[in-house]
Amino acid sequence: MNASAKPERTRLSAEDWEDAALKLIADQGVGALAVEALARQLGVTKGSFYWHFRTREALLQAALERWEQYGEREVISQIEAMPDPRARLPELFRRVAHEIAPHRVYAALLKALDHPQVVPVMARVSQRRMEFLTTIYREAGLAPAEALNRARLTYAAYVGFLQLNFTLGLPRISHEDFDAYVEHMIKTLTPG
Amino acid sequence: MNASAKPERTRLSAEDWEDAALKLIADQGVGALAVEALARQLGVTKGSFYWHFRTREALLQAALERWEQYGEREVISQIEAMPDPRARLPELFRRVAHEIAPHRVYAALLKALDHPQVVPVMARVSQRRMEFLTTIYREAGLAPAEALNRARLTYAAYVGFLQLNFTLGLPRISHEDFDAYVEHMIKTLTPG
DNA sequence: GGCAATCCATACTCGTCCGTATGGTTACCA
DNA sequence: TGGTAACCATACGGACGAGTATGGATTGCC
Repeated sequence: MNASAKPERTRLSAEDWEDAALKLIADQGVGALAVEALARQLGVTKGSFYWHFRTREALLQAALERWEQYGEREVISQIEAMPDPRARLPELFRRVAHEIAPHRVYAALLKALDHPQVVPVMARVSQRRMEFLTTIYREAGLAPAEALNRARLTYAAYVGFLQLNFTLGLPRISHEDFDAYVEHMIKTLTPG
Repeated sequence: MNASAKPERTRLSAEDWEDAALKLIADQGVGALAVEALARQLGVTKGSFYWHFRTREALLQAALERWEQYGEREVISQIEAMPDPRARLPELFRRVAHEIAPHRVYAALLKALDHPQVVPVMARVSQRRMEFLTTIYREAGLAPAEALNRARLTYAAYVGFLQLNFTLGLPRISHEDFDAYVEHMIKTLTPG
């Protein structure tokens, strides 16, 4: 009936466990990452898990590194390919606003910043993204110091939006109101 | 040597437990709220706890309600007392930016939005604050729809700042750079 | 077909934490 | 001053999840 009843009788690899872990993290958070729960979901038992990984901590580490490596990449390169620098910011905003799925893991990890293993990963990812934002703002005509601060502000708004929206579910907003909000955000944060 | 070695031989009340719970939540998050850990910290045992509360869940509920009731209140009323509406926004921004202590519980609860008990509390608190922000923006001259969207943007920036800063510790920023960031934020988000 | 490496199941141990049961101690009050 | 209610300690039961031990099943390969 549900997705957990897959009759996949193929054997599992470490990558399968990592993907399943990321899926579970996106759905229920890092705290819900338990090996027996994962095993049930994959249709096997703990015996399988402890062949592929030495410990639960090792799985989390591998899953985080996998996410850091294969996440994003596409958006940044596509935006950088746009010829007009001043058109990049609106495009980036609209794209991020409407493709929420890839951000679910990031939002989940945001709620696990007390966990020692996720902090360095999130620090690196956030740092890279903010540097990317800073570059775009500079190319849009802002002075270095201003570009940096605007990037901080923009990224903070992004992070806060993730928390308030599809974690808290607030503000309860309609689809067209949301589009208006995005346009307001573009108008307010884009220089010129 | 440390604060947990208080020789307070006075007996405890339910409010003492709630305060200690809030302190622990601010320090280590909702997940770290365990009754035996709290009891150790208060210099008693579980026997004391289960006299005051029926369950761990009840303590969390009481602590959350206590926080919702006694938190904030001061800032909002003080800002509302200012005569010039256009001066309220910068003052609010600077005040929030420099009084980080009261926001530690809010930041901790932000990371526990998967917990059923904290969601309604955070929804109410966030909703009230955003309505307050919307009012201020209206009084500062923005049209209703614009004021609402600007409030959303501002509050998202606030929430994101909490996460990125004293949870993730990013961006690693100096004191004067931080002041410049706050001023940039005021200039960007304040109408006129 | 047989052998070895890979993959998985079953059945445990162990530690942690919630909640209960019960008896002891301290404060208040007539 | 004696008694009752408020407060706390100790000891236990039970659930849950991580990790281990060990044997069974499956795959690739000669």
